[in-house]
Amino acid sequence: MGVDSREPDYRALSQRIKLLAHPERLRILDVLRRERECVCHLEALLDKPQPYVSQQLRLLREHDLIQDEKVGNNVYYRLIDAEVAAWLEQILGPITSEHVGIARQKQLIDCACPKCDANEPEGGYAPIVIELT
Amino acid sequence: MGVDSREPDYRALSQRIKLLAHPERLRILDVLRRERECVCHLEALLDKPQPYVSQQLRLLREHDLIQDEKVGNNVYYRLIDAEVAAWLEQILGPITSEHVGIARQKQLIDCACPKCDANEPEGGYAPIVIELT
DNA sequence: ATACTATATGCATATCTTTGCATGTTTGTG
DNA sequence: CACAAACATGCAAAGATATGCATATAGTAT
Repeated sequence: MGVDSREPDYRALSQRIKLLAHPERLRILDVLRRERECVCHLEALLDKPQPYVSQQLRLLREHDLIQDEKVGNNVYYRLIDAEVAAWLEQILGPITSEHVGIARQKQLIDCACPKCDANEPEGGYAPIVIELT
Repeated sequence: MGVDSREPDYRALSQRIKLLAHPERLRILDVLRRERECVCHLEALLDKPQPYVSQQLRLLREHDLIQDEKVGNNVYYRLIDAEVAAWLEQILGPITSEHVGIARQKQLIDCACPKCDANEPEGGYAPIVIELT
């Protein structure tokens, strides 16, 4: 049943690759493969206007690379695509343990989001775990 | 010396990723990571006009992903970028041993290039060997 | 030389992507 | 309810990329 296609679907693959072929999106994905982040943090990280960031997130979300999660007034995103996670691991290297969250990296001192408040769960959020293909 | 940049160069990487983010170029690279092929074969494989194929090859060549090699009237291309070879391995999977060259795949019966003639060296051309990063 | 074959190049047009910005929606708060 | 904060959406202008096609070049053979 189905086509005996041992040929890769170059069209579909190249469509997905295009999502990484953009400096800001690649950067966003590099962050979101490590831990979930809210839009306000990504906005600070990229140093771009908020609608700009939301648009890139929309694109990634509409292609099911990332998933949103509303927490009160904030929205957290995380990577959910295992294949893309594996691509990122090859392209950007493995996730280092010395990684420091955006809030500490960029000194978001006056950020009121739960992650910057004491609202963050003890020991931080559960790490993102994706089975690599 | 130099910047202590543990940050990946997202701009440069995304530029390189763009080269794969195109169905015909991805297909070309998938062939050229296996064995060297002449333009006439790639033209037959993609079923696109020759200038179209040459233009994609030029782009890949100008970014040093592939290298040309003139043999008489024909030009052979092969993949020479190890990092991209590793990406392709992750994205398209490992190179299978059941691979059949384009000439046999597409029945290029009237192709006069050396590879289709008996001019091909005994046992075929040496396989392309690239050290994966 | 002449003509032929394989491939490359240049350029115009069409098409998709990116980016900026105004406005909309949702949730929380007084 | 009114208002503020965080984020999403829609749309248009600018920019980049893709494609088609005419023509150029470089080897080969006659």
